[in-house]
Amino acid sequence: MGIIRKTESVEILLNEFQDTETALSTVELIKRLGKQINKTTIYRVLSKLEDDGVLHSFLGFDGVKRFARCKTCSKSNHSDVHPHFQCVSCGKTECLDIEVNIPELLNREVMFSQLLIKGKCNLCAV
Amino acid sequence: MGIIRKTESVEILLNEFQDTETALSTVELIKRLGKQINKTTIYRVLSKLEDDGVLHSFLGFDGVKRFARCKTCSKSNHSDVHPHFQCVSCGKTECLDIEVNIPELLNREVMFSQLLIKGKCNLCAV
DNA sequence: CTTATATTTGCAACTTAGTTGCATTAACTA
DNA sequence: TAGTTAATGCAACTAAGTTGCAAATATAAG
Ligand SMILES: [Mn+2]
Ligand SMILES: [Mn+2]
Ligand SMILES: [Zn+2]
Ligand SMILES: [Zn+2]
Repeated sequence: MGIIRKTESVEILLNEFQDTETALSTVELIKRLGKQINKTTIYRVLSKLEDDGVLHSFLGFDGVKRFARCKTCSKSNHSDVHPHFQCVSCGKTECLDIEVNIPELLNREVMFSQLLIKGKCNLCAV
Repeated sequence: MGIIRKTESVEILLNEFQDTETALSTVELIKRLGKQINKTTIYRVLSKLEDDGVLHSFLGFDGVKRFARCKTCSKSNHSDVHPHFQCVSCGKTECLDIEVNIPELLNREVMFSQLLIKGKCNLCAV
């Protein structure tokens, strides 16, 4: 079930994802917006934005959910599948605009895959 | 800090990983062994076995930690990096003996990567 | 502009994976 | 066999995420 009304919470949250390919964790958003929006609402709005194809989500190495803007998705067509990169130094997590081809697996039906890369981002690498 | 003494808990847990490439979640192991071994001990022994290079771990799509036997690792050399497959029907999670090459990322230093594939396993596929 | 209705929100209480401190027990060594 | 130290069990805790419900608010009709 997606978003029906353009509330303040929705606008504040959408704003956080403007002009960035960076993924934001729920923990981060609650820390940042917890005084303006209740954490339950934050979880609910994020989940609705994901249903609508506005955001996509994945789990970081710490098991915490992260959200990032979708580029080419809609409510009916969620096709935003790409690797994610998490920096061990600054913690920044980014979407990567690259294709990774998954090899065929005999006897198995592949439905979805996620690649998570750990390392040092462009700012933190030596 | 790895394992120093061969206790009953260690043997029971090691036994669960015999003769299988299947990964077992902490939740599964606690459900299965919770009457013989305290859950705290289960977590602690698993972590030590990982330090020793006997097991390796990763997070499933549900965010729950899973462990599986290492093939070629030791305390000093943890080189067991491979994709994992999680079945949406039966929940079974397996290590995949395939190589996936990660493309170079300019300006970034790649330290580690994990590929998690969701689908239907050989038994559950049509 | 006012009202009716359905959606959204905040709050408190809850669930669950995982961790910690500490006293007790058990494995190994001498 | 006794002493040392690692390992265990227990209870209490942490933290991410969820749920039920009453109060608030966006939206559309009148
Ligand atoms: Mn992304
Ligand atoms: Mn594996
Ligand atoms: Zn960085
Ligand atoms: Zn299966």
